[in-house]
Amino acid sequence: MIKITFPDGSIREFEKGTTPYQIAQSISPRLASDVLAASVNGEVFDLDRQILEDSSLKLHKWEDEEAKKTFWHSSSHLMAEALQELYPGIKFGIGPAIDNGFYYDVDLGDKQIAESDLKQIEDKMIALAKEKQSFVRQDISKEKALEVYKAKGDQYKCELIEALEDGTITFYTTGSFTDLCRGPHLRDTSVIKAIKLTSIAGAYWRGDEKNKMLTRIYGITFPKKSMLDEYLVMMEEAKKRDHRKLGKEMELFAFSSRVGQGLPLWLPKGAILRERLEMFLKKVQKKYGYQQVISPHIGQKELYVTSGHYAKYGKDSFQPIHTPAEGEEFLLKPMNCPHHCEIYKVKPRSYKDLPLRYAEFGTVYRYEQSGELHGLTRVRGFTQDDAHIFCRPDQLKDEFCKVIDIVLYIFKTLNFNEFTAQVSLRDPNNTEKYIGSDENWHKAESAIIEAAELKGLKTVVETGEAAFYGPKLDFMVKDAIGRKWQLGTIQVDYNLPERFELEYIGSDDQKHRPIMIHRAPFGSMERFVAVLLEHSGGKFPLWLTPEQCVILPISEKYNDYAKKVCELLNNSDIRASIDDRNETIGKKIRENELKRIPFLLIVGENEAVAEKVSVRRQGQGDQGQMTIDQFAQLVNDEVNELLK
RNA sequence: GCCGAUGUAGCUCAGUUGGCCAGAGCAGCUGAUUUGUAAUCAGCUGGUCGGGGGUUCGAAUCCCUCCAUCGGCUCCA
Repeated sequence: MIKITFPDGSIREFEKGTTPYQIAQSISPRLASDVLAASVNGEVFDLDRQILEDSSLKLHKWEDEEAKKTFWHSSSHLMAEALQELYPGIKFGIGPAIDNGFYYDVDLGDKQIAESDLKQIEDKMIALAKEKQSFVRQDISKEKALEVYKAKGDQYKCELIEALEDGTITFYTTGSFTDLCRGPHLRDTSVIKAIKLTSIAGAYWRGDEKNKMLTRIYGITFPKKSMLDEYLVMMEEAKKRDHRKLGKEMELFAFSSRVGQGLPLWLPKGAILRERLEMFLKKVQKKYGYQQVISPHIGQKELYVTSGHYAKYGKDSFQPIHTPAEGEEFLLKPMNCPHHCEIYKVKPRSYKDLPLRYAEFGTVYRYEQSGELHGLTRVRGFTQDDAHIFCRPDQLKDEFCKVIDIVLYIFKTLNFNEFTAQVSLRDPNNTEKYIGSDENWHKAESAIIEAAELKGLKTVVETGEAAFYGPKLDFMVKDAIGRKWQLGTIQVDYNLPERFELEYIGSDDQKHRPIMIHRAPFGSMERFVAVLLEHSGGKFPLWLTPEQCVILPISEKYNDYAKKVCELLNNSDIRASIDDRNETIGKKIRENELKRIPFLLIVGENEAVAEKVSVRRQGQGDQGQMTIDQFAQLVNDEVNELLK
């Protein structure tokens, strides 16, 4: 007999070799039919795999991440089986579960697969699922496994097996399809009721662009048809919040192929939005002791040779600008730090001067690969809310913590509740990708980790995600359809101070090297606006929105009064305009509501006589009449409250 | 950059077994109306069907190429 401990702490005894499925059945048949996977001592098991020792057990239903992952992983096998039947001779790469569904990478040889073929594959999958095929696990020796795939001529699986240790290799078979796989899997295919293959894409084998490109087919499945429908509706809704769509609709920004891809044009309303964000951050930074500086958009090539950026990115960047004079070469500024280093160097610095905090909304240009450009989130010309802090070693931790405070304050003010703080470290197996001594890297990495801990940040650590000159603390948020983007970033840098030979005179009268912190709480204005748009659905807070208030005269007879109201409000720093089109009041209300204007002021005979306005709040309808002063007060109070 | 897809008026979209002058709604303009809390009515304007080349008696529709966009991959100082 073995003892099984359940999540509630209760313990029951079962025969040795009992399966999670049998245990579920012993609790209730209903549970047994709902359960999809089980964690045994923390390891996810097939439901039919025998438990051989005293264990803790958690049964996973659909709601659990483990169940979904198992479900989707099994679905990828089901898709592979369908593909194998439809495209004989096909070779398989890997087919994992992902956050929302699964994919399988396949090599179709000289055949091709198009989006229009997906329906046929779905149908085949449904037919196979209905056959209630079991997932059968089988241990296999490395030698035997290699033999199987060599016979098939499947070099991908052979490569995977080569990397595995003998004795740990398992195959799973469903129907006619056998796959190298660690598992775990569903009991059988019959629980897969709803299937949608979502897209088809190229993906390099093992994620290396030197390798062959395989065909990746993405899909998602559910145990109920209604769940798939819900999911598809949700995705449609999310697409409505896409910043590219909203930005166009709300006339915030635009692109022109004549200007060039990845080079956004900010329209008047977008410019106001940006300006508001900049003022907001400038105000915060002033409080934290930052000084604004301004540097040019180009710099001599030598500047970037000194910084190390030229060696690292020179070939893959916008190429140098040549002048009529011989031998002059300038680069479009890809980052602001070298310029700020030169600002530091304009005069000798004392330990008493530090920390120095130089901030600049600096526009930079980077040659991103054409296929990577994406709305405002990935562009070739963008403005960083950059700053560089030059400090002494004893000030580092405190300075770093203060930057974290700024980032958290901004996120809080703008209601970004769902973000991940990511500690991005260098890849210890690939140190030649980075510059600087091991000692400095170690110091920088531990400084970040300590500061994050001190601030009680819950972090995830990603190795290999550091910048080439230093580790980072990155603040990641998701867009409307779940893609992750880096917004705020804070980086500790020992390297640039060395390369630029930055110095300060210490209290000991000796020269010392300052440490540099690079930081951009928004990341870039472009990306931040994009994410803000998707999070808010375009309904910006009152202090930020480009148009706070539109005055709607009931008829042209009241245009003059509307003008007077508008002037008074503008004088009170309220962004108001008049909709004096010759349209019915109903239509003007409708259209301005749809434009997400926070306040609509209706003025007609009653208001003109009483010197009042009728206030309508976005989404809340008629709020009654008040005087112009009362309204101005209301708006300004709310703006100040939000910015407190 | 790579794989796949898409590109028709300012916007959203219809129109392809190749064939009358390429359509609609919204927006815009003109006129009527002078409006009280989510769409007033009528008329008009607007497109070298992404650019270029080719096949054909004839191309928005078929082929090639370039550009841009979309979904991924790789990359992201």
